[in-house]
Formats: sequence, C-alpha cells, structure tokens
Amino acid sequence: MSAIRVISNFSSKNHNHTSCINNAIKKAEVVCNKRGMRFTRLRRKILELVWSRHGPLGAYDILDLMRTDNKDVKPNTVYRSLDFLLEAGLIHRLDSMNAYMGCADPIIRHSGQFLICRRCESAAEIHDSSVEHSLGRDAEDIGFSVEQQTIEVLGLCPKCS
Amino acid sequence: MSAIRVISNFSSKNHNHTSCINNAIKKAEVVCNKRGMRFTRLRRKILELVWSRHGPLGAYDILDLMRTDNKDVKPNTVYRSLDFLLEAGLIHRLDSMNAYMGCADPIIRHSGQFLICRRCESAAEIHDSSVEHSLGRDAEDIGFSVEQQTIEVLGLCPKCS
DNA sequence: CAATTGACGTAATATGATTCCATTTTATTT
DNA sequence: AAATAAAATGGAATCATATTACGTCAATTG
Repeated sequence: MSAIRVISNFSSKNHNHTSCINNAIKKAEVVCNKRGMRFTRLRRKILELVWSRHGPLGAYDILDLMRTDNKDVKPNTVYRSLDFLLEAGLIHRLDSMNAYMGCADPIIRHSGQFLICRRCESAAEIHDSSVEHSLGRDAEDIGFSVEQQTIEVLGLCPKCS
Repeated sequence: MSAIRVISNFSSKNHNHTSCINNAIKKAEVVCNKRGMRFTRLRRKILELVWSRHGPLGAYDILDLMRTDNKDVKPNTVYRSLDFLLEAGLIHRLDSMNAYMGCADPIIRHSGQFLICRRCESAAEIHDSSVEHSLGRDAEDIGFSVEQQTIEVLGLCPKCS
C-alpha cells in the first residue's frame, strides 16, 4: 500500500535519452501553449540543457554549456530562463544542491520529491502522497498553513550502492 | 494516530527566551562533554547567536552580530564554528534558506523536519516518523539507500496566517 | 503603424561559502 | 615546568551562486 508514484526514475541501461529530451520539449510546448506562455528559442535551448542529464545541473554548468560555441552568455540570461521554467513547472530546483532538474510531468503543478545520488549525482523524482498528507496533517496540528514542500533525500542510487 | 513530535514550536506569548538559550547552551555542554568535543568560547558565542531567534539565521547575519563591538570577524571564523555545531548536531542547516537554526534536542542525532514561516521567518522543528518511514520505503522500492533527508515546509505560521 | 509590453544583452554587484597559510591556544609527553 | 604535538582561530583572497539596473530589440495590441 505504498502511495508512491515514480515520476522519473534513475535511468536504465537501454534508455534512449534523445527521445527522452524530445518528449520533455514536446510537453513543454503543450504546457506553454495551453497557458499562453512564450516558449522562446532561448528557453527551449536551456530546457534541453537541463535535460542533458538525469540529475540536477547547476546554473553555471548550464552557462558553460551555453558558451561552447564562442558565444558569451551572462548569468542572468540563464537565471531568467530558469525562473521562467520554474514558474511554468517545467523544471524543479533542488535546494540542497543549488541545482535544477527537468520535470517529466509538468502538466500538473507540484513540488517535487527527490532521491539524489551523492555519488553519480543523478536523481529520481517521486511523488508519495502519504508524505505530503502527513506533513499537511502535522502542519494543521500546529496551525501552520502549507504553501510549498521541499523533500530531498540524499543517498546512493541502485547502481552506486 | 499522528506520529508527530514537536521538537521546537513557534514561540508563544509568555516565552522566556533567556532561559531558552541557557537551556540550549547547557545541553550543548552535556553533548560535547559526553563526546569529547571542545565547546570553546567562540563556539558557545556563535551557538548563542544562532539561538537569538526562533528561526533560521544566515551565516552573514551571525557575522554581523559578532562584529557589533568594534571587533572584525571573518566569514570563515563563523563557518568553521557552524560546521562544528552542525557535526555536533547542535544546529541544523535549512537548505531552502541558506540558514542555520538551533536544535532543541541535540542528544539524539537526526535530520530535522521544519515548518518555516515565510512572513516572520520563524520556524518550528518537528519529527514525524511516518514521513521518514514513507520515504524510506519509497527508497527501498527503487533500490536507493538513504543517508540524509531534507524536509522543509514553507508557509505561514499560526500568528501570520 | 504607433504604442506598449515582454524578452534578451551587458555590466556590475550582492550574497553565501571555501581555501590557504600563519598564529595562537590547548592538550600531551617528557 | 618545558618541549612537543594537535586543535582552534585569525587574516586575506577567492570561488560559487544569484540579483539588480539599464538599454535595446522583438512581438503583440490598439
């Protein structure tokens, strides 16, 4: 009776990452269209870079990736797009790592719950409603009204442990 | 059947904060003695400053408090003591705020679970074992081995909501 | 097509944290 | 008590992360 839903798992051997990125981009287009948000070339590019790994990526990592082809890019350019993508629910921020990660299920807005491997730095996103509910109940007991939850579990992924 | 334990609540009207700090210092002495750790004057001072609020305090806030009486203090001085206090389990770090908060129950080492008020920036520490267990079970399902949990809930405290 | 709004470019700066090396303090050994 | 070793602290510089202010250009609206 585990209430867990795995939103994006640690990637397996036969994982096709190109289709994985394409999938994310396609969903992003849908989400932005539906909400009248502009999914510009820059934002698309940065979302692609966030999705280049199955784990959190720092803003300055993205900046470096942007700079490959002799074009200089400034931090705020990256942060602006990250902010947009966060607001659109297309990526999550992992506070414990100062890093960002694509969301595989951006249709319904949600705070992410993450299992993060400290060795290979990949991460899985899950949603366990019982965690959310327990914390909600605890908050209620105390008279606290919840707005956002940060749930990040650090450890070792199946491959690394 | 809520498994919640409130470690430090949002402070009430008739809260005696001086005794609250003294209490924390006394516990710190006990903990350090028991483990053969050195609770120096600097570390004590910084723990007192962390306890000056019932909520998270940034490292540079502490730095500013240290500087009051025409004595210059450098960041690494503060960070070193914070690292010591973290390792001793005397304080917690709130990743979502880049801030530090005293732990009212340092005898047993634990990751904290926090309710943080975004308005008055106070925080309560709780421990809901069902949250810990649910996440543990989820991790097990996936084959992930847990080392540390970051649980931080943002919202409004009873007074502010 | 003029006006307005949103997106992006550029530079500077703020905020949080660490590294390296020298000096001082505390504990241990003789 | 003096010599030695280990731990803690001081000082300067630097790294890492993030934001602000301002100008320009492109897209949308009236």
